[in-house]
Amino acid sequence: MPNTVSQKTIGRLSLYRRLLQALANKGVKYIYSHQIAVIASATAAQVRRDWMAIGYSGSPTKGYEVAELIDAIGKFLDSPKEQKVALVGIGNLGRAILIFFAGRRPKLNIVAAFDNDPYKVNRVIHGCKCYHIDQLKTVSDETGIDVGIVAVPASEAQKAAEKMVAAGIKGILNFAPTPLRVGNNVYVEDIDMTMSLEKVAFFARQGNFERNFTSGEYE
Amino acid sequence: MPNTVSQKTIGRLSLYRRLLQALANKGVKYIYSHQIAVIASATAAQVRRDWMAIGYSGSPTKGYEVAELIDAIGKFLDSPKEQKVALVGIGNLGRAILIFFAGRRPKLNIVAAFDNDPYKVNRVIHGCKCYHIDQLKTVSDETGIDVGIVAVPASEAQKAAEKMVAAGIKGILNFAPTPLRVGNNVYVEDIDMTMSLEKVAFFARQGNFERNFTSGEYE
DNA sequence: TATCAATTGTGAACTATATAACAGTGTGAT
DNA sequence: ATCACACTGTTATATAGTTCACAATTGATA
Repeated sequence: MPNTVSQKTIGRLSLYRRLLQALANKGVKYIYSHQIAVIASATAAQVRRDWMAIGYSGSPTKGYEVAELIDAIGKFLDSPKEQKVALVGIGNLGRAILIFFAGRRPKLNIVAAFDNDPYKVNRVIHGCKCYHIDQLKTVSDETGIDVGIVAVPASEAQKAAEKMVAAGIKGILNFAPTPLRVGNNVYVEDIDMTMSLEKVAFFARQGNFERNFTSGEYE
Repeated sequence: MPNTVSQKTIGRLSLYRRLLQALANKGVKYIYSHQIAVIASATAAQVRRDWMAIGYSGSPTKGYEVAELIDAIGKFLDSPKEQKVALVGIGNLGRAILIFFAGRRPKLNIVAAFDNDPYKVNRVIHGCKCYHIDQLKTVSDETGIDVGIVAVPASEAQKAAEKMVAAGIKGILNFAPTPLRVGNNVYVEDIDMTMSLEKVAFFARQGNFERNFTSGEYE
């Protein structure tokens, strides 16, 4: 495994950055690990470990400098150049995703959407041009798309993923309720809402779960 | 921790069931652990371990009986009575969620939607009655809601969660891009699309990740 | 300047989860 | 009837991730 920073840490870094950005906007300059832990629902130790992973140090008396920290996370997480995203599937969910992500990250934008429904092709939805799925490779070659989002029904998902791989896409965010089988040079992250809801329903019946806001360290 | 079955296993059981149901519909009667492993992107050993967790046994020669297995998962995962779900936030994402879940699980349905926008209240959207958020406790007491879905902007999410907890909801599926702080008798599952997309974008740049379709056991 | 209090950075311990290894089992072929 | 095979069930081992615990650090205070 070439990269030494854990997958979970990568996810949390994204979260921390968002929370820190909100704090910075409120004028907060410094923050301690236990403070960010509270708002991120983590523990202070975990926060410090995550900073360690990206090699950022704070001061024992002042804590961490918020602006610098945001910057350090950006240097670690973000691509130096813009990364372009393609959405496949312009149904209800696809459109909601399109709107949700619009303008959320400056260097990570959905630049094109694809569907197999001819009625959706060649329109512009929420500022995003729509193409037929068969144009994926062409458009991708032209614009340099790195990441794909699958928002098609389960029955279409594998086909969509294969077209993405053929178009040279190296990372897929999969909303379809089925696993994708792709080569292991392509990273897939699944968002399986059905699974998540069933999990919630299950644990809602179980009672108690030791989720720690009261980080052991700070009572 | 009262329950002995791992959180990850619970999630996979939900997935297995869906995949098995699809197989059953195609007329498949028996299946081996390595077969389900392939379609679930897992390993055969993991599948057997997951079955073990719910105490279901197969035959060394015939494998697992699909219909029985679906049944066994249901007995373990599902509530004996219907579990009702409330959706809070009827924006783009909320509506997409409503449509997505409609009829997906027989005993797990979104029975009411809530928003603070007076224009959305008292309408019926996709077969689901809409109420003002302040009616959450009343409606919940009347109908017996167990699970909540948060689909509001980050700025509103904590408030929405607190109202859910006050209404006696014990499990929350959170789509808002911010952690929720609730007591530890309430289970929260986060679906953080921004985090997931950033993770994909990050790993898309990294190359190779040892994802195993080639389960070690079956070359 | 010396002491104090709060926090950091990090090795070590722990917990959760996944993989491997293999004895046990049931069926079909001989 | 016995054997060989392909699988299961489960224990043992390995890996990933989290928390603990404490020495080191630094600014504030007397």
